[in-house]
Amino acid sequence: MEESKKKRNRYGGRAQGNQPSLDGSHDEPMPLPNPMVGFNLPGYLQPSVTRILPKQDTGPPFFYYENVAQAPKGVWATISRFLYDIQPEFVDSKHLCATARKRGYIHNLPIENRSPLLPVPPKTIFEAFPHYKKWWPSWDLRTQLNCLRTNIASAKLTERIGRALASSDSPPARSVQKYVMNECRKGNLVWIGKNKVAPLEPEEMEYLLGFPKDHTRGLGITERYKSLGNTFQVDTVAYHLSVLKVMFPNGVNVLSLFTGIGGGEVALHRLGIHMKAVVSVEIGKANKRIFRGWWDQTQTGTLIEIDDVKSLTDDRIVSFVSRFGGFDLVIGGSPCNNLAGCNRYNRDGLEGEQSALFYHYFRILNAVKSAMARM
DNA sequence: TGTAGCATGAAAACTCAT
DNA sequence: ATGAGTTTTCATGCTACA
Repeated sequence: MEESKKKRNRYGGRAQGNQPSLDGSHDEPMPLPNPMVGFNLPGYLQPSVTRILPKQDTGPPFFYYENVAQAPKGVWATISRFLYDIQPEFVDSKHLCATARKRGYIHNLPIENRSPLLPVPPKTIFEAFPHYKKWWPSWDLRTQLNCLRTNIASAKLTERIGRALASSDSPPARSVQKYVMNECRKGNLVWIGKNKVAPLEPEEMEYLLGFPKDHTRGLGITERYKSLGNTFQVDTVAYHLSVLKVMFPNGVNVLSLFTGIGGGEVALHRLGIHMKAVVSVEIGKANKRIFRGWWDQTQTGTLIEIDDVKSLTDDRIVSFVSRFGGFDLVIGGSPCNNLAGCNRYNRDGLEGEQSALFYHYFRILNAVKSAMARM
């Protein structure tokens, strides 16, 4: 990590620098792009970015890091500083599917010749779920859903909405419309009957996020929502990972940190990239059960499961590197709990209890790099 | 001991006007 | 540039209950 003191072109020289921070901190401004389309997207005639990474950062291994885009001020500047000053790629999944998911990705993958997963997913609510047209009021102008989260709206709230509409004219007064639309947007509610709204089903979330049907089936419904709220949007991640296919025709060895329900692995699988071995670190019992179930049904490679990033010591990393001949991809999104805007209580930034595990991602990635450098 | 229901704002970006 | 209003957000902690 000392080597990073060499002055580099921070953020690839494309930082659209805005106002300097006035609070005396050294935080670099890290404005989110608008539209949030990353370096390039399929079907978008955007100014396609070219970037040249310093040789020591190009790998092997390739790495891929993910977290929420709308983190507290300074967080992304810090993450970027630790991950070799590489500019984050901010992408909102609404440009690839019917639901928003604003995320930042830092990786050292090539960004040319990417290809999207096929079939291309529907981009609007009605294309994804045509049957919702029946009860959708004309004054609800949403065409896409907001971010799928770990909690859903309560039955009490949907009842309140129903009562407000039932005791209103048709169409309802502007004030009622405003109240209803506000709650519908907050809770990602859809119209399932006359004056009746409801949250999405877990199965619908699986579909929007690019997972196979019933991927999370077998858990309690609360656990399903939690796991789905925390995962990757598969089409978005697969678009970035697609460049690996021609580079590794015989398959890849993957170190998967914070695996969750296996969004990264599902993306690789749907791309047709064989996984020779996956070392998966995931602490949640429910997530592990889902991922192991999917792996056993779809994969032939070796799966090694580890409970906690803290127990993945540098010694064990050395031994895995020697056993598998190195890792081709280190992938993971570290916990967002203390970064996410929804958190009322402990949104205390990158040093928060869970989000500080980012530093283990950094430690483990560096241990892999140095072990592979000695191969 | 585990699961589900429920209540609990604020930070930061965005829009749009001046 | 500045500012007011609007929109969005990978959630946590408590309680009831099996």
